[in-house]
Amino acid sequence: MKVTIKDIARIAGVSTATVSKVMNRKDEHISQATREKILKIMQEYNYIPNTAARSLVTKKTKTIGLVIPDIRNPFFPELARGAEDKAHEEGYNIMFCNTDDDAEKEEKYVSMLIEKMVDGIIFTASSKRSSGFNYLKNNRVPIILVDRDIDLKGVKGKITVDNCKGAYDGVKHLLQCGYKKVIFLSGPLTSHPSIERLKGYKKALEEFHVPYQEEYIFEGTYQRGWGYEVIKRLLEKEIDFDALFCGNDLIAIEAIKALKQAGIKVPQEVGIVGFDDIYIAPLINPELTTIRQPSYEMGYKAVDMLIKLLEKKGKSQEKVILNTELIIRKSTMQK
Amino acid sequence: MKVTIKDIARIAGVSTATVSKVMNRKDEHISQATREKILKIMQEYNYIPNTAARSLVTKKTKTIGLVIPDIRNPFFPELARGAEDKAHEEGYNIMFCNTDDDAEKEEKYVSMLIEKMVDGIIFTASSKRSSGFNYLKNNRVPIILVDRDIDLKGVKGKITVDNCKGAYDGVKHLLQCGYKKVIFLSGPLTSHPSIERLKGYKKALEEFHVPYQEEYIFEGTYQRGWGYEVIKRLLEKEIDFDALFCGNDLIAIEAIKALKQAGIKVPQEVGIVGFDDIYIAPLINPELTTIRQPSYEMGYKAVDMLIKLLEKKGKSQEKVILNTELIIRKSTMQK
DNA sequence: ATGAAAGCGCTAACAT
DNA sequence: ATGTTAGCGCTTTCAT
Repeated sequence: MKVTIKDIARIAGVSTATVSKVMNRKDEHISQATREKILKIMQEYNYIPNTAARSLVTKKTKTIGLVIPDIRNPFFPELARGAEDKAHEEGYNIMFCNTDDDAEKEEKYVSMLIEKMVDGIIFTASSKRSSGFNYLKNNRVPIILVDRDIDLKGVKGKITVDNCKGAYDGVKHLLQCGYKKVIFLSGPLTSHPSIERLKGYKKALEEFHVPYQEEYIFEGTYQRGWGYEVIKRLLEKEIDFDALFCGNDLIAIEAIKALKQAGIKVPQEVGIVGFDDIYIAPLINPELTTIRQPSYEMGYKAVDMLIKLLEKKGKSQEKVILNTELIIRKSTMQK
Repeated sequence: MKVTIKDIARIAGVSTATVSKVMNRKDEHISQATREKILKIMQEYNYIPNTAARSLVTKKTKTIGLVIPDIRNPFFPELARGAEDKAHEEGYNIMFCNTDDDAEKEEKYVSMLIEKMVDGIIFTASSKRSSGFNYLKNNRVPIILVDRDIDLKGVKGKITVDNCKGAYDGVKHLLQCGYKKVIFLSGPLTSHPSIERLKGYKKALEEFHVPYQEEYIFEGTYQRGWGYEVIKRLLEKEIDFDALFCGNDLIAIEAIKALKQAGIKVPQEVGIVGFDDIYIAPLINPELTTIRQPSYEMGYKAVDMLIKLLEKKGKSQEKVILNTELIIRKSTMQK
């Protein structure tokens, strides 16, 4: 039989209110003797409070929703772990959902989470959304956006990275090395980070008086295989380039593979800069020069921000922009 | 204001019981007219049922706990995604926790999940546990073990892989290629899969009449960096070997890096077989020969098994052993 | 075909 | 310092 607060109260010879007070540490006015007695009995009977009952009255569940495109994209496990670590520190749990950047799934999952009464949501939203969400109409579940800086109802904070600066740093590095013809293997240009990176790319070009050429921009996906395929196509079409600035490290790694197969030397003939600095970046050959994103930190800070909001009842629309960092390794060289 | 079942009932001019029935599709005895009216009003007012209230009475939450060592280990995002996909198919959500294979954290997180009244738990348990869990005393939360085959109270099913056979296949392949001195760079030998793999390693050796040497077994961790370090040490000590069978692909990839730095050629001088077949395995140079584990499928099947158990109220202690597959690529060669 | 009412396990005024 | 009590929003028997 499941033991409830009533059982504990009965056994201890006190009221349920008293038990409730000691278990929630609202027990300044409870005598040490009763407190100890109750605690002891709770232990002894292995009492586990029923969260559903509690949530029903408090309207809090101590759980946070994490809505991301795909946990298999190596950027997100780091973020998820950061989020989970902070959540557990504060006594929260994390529920996670994969949307594949599909607006319909986003809609469905966010509403599922609201039904489950999560206290808040950490959301990496695709930018493709038609407009507002229906499910936000009657709801006040705070949302913290991570990675994507878009406008959405219910958003109470944003954690992003300066994608423009990151890209600028990467392309500038390429140009400083002496590479001249830099192709941008971008992620989907519907997503905010990619758009910002394109800006950074252009800015660096401008600064070095290199004319911007539309034909050097390739809009891709973060699907596996794209980086490899696009290089194959570039090579077939005999497009002339000597450097690649990539939308993420996976694209960069695939590009390196395709280039190697074609007998083209990295970094001697083509310099490559990735984005993210995933754990594998220093392990491949050549070690990948890339723009590091603080992905763990983004998850951690997002949860931190959310919980502060929840517990301080703050209403401020905070916006935090974290720094990227150029990590120079071996896929680029001074020419 | 939040709209509740009472509001809907009042507006529709029916009782809450009727509303409850139609929303739970227990409405065989409800007239089409009322059903439609209620549905329409629910829509119109954007009614979201309160799961806490529902769970309080039904004792079900439609959420599943996922307890894994570390989502950053590339084996787990696949598994997690498989689990999540199946869960969503069936209308469940997933709560996830990272234990770092620490028995204390496992204990804490599992009990948190039970408090939150998850309907069941998918658990990759470390083998280091003292014995039973306290929190299982008064609880009937079914647990499905994945990846690790150990004995634990409350376990209602297991999904594993034939690690012995997997290792056997890998080592046999190495031996067939003509490699003679195969070092096993194992994961922690406290964990069940590693123990099984050691068995498979020995079996293959025996079959090829290669004497087993304790000095060829290196027990490591799945922490980043270990594979690299251990090779450095091997090389310093001038230990003689011509093949590596690795506890996972990450170790293999790091080993390749260390070997390359020492000017040792893979696969010409040293043949390497990994384990898992993570997405990066075919992208590195040389492409990694490895033992594929159906990680996505393991997560998917675990949730499938759990939900079947939950909904059919079955009590069977099922055990499913999935197949591994030897994927031959370029880190091994016929000598 | 529909409704009345009890109760799930807990919290939070408010009393005492 | 402790207890009484009224819900929280829903489901579920049992009536009607």
